[in-house]
Amino acid sequence: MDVREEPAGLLQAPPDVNARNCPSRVILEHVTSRWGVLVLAALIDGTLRFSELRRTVGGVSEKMLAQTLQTLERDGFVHREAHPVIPPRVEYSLTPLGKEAADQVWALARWTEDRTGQVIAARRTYDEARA
Amino acid sequence: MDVREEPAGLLQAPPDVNARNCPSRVILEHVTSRWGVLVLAALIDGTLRFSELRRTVGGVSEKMLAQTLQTLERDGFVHREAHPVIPPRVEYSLTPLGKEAADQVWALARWTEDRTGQVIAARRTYDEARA
DNA sequence: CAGGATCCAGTACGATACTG
DNA sequence: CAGTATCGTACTGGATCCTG
Repeated sequence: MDVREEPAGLLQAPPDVNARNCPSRVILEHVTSRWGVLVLAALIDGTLRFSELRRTVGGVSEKMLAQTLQTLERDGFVHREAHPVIPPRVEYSLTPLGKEAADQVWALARWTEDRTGQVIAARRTYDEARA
Repeated sequence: MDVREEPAGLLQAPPDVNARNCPSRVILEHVTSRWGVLVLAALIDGTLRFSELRRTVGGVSEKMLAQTLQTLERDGFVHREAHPVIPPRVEYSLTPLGKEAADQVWALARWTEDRTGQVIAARRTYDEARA
């Protein structure tokens, strides 16, 4: 028996191929994806334009940024506002739902940073043990 | 100016290629990886054997489970205990560090499940808007 | 400026077969 | 049982070029 209330679908995957069609897993993968995490974190402070995001989230290509933003917008995490001016001006911000996700993801990111030293040390121990 | 204290390294990536060598990002990717999340969540309840994990985390292949466990063990999140008996018996559990990570990841997973309906609805709205 | 389209390399992943 | 080894594929993600 499981004391914890099972999410019924997240851990116990459907019988089909790769469980990719389990809705909650897919959403979780969007939120925890490589760039999804960083984009959400970057938008916590407020609205940012495409190029600002690109500078804030270092290392992201245009393609992946656009793709990540579309996914997050479609899932209802990010609000996109395009101003019909020339040159184009598009602003991205978090929806209330996105803010909730971003807060959690950001907490995890901060936690990870704080423990980086511990993890590095653990790795050295691990590596030395089998050298 | 940024009100929030910057993690200095997580968002602002190093100038080199793809920022993959930023230590905290790599760790974050391990923890938030597709199977990493689910393995951590599965171990919250306590110790599990390899085959038990394979059944608990539905859809994971032997290869990916072994690989994920090794990564998490090396990072110091998972403790591996091999009993020298025949047939082999290997038990996996969370370290204190891993428990902290698992709790956060699990909270995020639960949150995602709770909001799945909202996200599906957002997607419909989004899709209909451009149909 | 904000992105779409295209091409291509690397890798993540799964299926299968095999071992101590 | 608990993996490792090998293989083949599908997808990720970056570089580059192009457009309104």
